[in-house]
Amino acid sequence: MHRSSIKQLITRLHAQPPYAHTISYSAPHSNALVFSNMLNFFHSQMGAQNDVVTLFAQMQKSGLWPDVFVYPTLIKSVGNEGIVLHAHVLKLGFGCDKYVRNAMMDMYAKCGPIEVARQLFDEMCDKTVADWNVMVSGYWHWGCEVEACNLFDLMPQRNVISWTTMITGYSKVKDLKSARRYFDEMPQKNIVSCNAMLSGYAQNGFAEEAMGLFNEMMNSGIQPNATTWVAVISSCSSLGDPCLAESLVKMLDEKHVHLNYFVKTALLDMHAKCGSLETAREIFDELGVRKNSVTWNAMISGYTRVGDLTSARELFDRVPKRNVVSWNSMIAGYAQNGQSAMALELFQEMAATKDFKPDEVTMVSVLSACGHLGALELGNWVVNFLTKNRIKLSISGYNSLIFMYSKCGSMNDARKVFQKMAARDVISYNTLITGFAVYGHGSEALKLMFKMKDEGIEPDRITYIGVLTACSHGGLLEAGRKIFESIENPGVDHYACMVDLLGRVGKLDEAKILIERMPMNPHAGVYGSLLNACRIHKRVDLGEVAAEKLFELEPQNSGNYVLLSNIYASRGRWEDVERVRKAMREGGVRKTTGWSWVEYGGKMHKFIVGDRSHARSGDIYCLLAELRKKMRNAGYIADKSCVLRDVEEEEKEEMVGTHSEKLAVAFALLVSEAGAVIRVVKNLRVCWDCHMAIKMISELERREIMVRDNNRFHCFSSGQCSCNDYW
DNA sequence: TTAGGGTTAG
Repeated sequence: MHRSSIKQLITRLHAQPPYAHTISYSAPHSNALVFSNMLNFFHSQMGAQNDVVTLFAQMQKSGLWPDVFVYPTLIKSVGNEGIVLHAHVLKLGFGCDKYVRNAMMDMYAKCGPIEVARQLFDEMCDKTVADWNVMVSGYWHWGCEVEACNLFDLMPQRNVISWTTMITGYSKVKDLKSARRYFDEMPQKNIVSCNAMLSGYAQNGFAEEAMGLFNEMMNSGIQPNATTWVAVISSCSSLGDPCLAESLVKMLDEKHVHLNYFVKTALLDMHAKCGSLETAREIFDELGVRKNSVTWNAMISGYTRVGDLTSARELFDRVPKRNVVSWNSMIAGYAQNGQSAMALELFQEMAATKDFKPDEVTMVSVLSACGHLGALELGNWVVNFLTKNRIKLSISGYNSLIFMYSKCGSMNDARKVFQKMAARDVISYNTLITGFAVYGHGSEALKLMFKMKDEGIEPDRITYIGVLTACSHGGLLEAGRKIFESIENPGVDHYACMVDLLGRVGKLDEAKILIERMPMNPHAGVYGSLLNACRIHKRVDLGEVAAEKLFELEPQNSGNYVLLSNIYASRGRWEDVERVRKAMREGGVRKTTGWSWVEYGGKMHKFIVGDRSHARSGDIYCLLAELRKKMRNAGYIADKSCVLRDVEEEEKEEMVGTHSEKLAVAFALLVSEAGAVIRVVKNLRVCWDCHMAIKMISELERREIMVRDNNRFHCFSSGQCSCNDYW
């Protein structure tokens, strides 16, 4: 089309809103081609959309209208504005140009609606391969697998791009087998198609397959480029193999590979995940001003992975442009390193900033933290937050909900979430099974395992640990035996569970034989189970054998000394008790302090024996005295096992706050003090006095109170404890 | 003209 005719068209457009505001045309006085080339340059080299738009505006100001070659670029860059452009294209008569037409269709295919793309596609009578490819790619983009496949099958001719589109399509839906099928079938491969397959593997956790393909590529003489290296390096990261990391670094060096920004970031992450945090930090520092949020985040999670929360936090506080991932990395860092309270605090800070919307990843960490704290009240608040903020959950999100409810003892809620899920994975089952196991619901756990098999989900290592634990806690000896025998290659943990099961039901000699026949070296868990069984059944001979092994395996674990000492005590062998205690003192082994917490008023209150740091400490001790008096009057006398401290005069401060609040907090302290006994004696019946006190409070309160000690969760309602067997 | 790139979670 000649320039003068374009001028005429545009002049006409002036009179027709809404186009009038877009175009201010005057006589051309500069070279349109120069601008066009610049536009193309900005778009293809820099990916700088804003610059394209600015330049476009500039062109208009200068009175230039871009020629036909610029249209594809423009349409890609301006997104929805492209619809206006589409109108221009048609009015200007460029609709028949095959490149413009293809780009236009691609715009609709990528930005939607896909139906418009299809309409354009169907209207074409001289379709090129590129048109077919754009359409197939568009269908994949919108998750229309069937349509994509049908169209691919109908293609009159295919090129390497058509095949590659299918490979990436299947990779995106995590169907790597189909992706590989297309990869193997394609008549010709190039570096891009290899990279598509390689990245598919890398992004879906098939690191070994990625490494395999990389070796094939190297043997077939295809030269890797930066994209290849990024995929290979990130596969190595997920394998966490330091030797592989070292050989990759060597290879990069030998081949004199230019390390671009992406390769460097991938290398940073690889070093952080393969144990060389110093090297990762060197790369991080070398990047200087070129660091972006991804590099910062990778470094932060590098530190949290090794538990160095101080360095992680120091970086987090310095990130110039935080994004959701920065917050998620730090919150997950706290949650995974036992700092649940800090994780929740940071989450609240994040929610308060309003600049960042917490996403599913954030909530997974937050729910995990609630679970670890046993904070049901807070957990329910989080569930509310999810609905209010319309945060959509995938399987892993629902799994963390199951985890939270299970850890908080709300097995009914955990089950409800599980039932509501449209799709479940092995972790969904494992989380619920483990929950049932902890609470001794053996048959429920077993039922779930059969259900998962029916649904075609294979039980894994964790499933069997869960089910065996459930049998152990539920006293299901025969069922446990059968399951153990059905495990193909039982691991050391499965043996530990079986020893625990046999030991708890009193079959100690059988447990001993099982240990002797183990094909691998037993770890501390195996002997620990045996020692615990010896404590339950007062077996000194076997207990000594187990303890001896444990002192070798974990000399600093005070629990083993205490258990052995208690076995002696149960038989009245006081000299041996003293001998063990002396060995403990001389070995510098210190008892770990007992602690517990309660959730009250949405806050977590943590208590250590003898600790006075709690803000309500004065009240607590006052109330403790009252309780003690009541208990004595009721005929319950606190003995040495249950430390009920005398209240000192100066602690009798004036009461502040409501009575119920004080009761709840006092209750916590009481359990805390019993907690020390629980941990040491491991026989909860000695805490009878505490139990009575707790019952009294919950009766008085006439409401549910939830408490967690180190290992278990208790729910008291009108004086009834949900874990009666526990006490 | 259409295909391939790094970080976070159970």
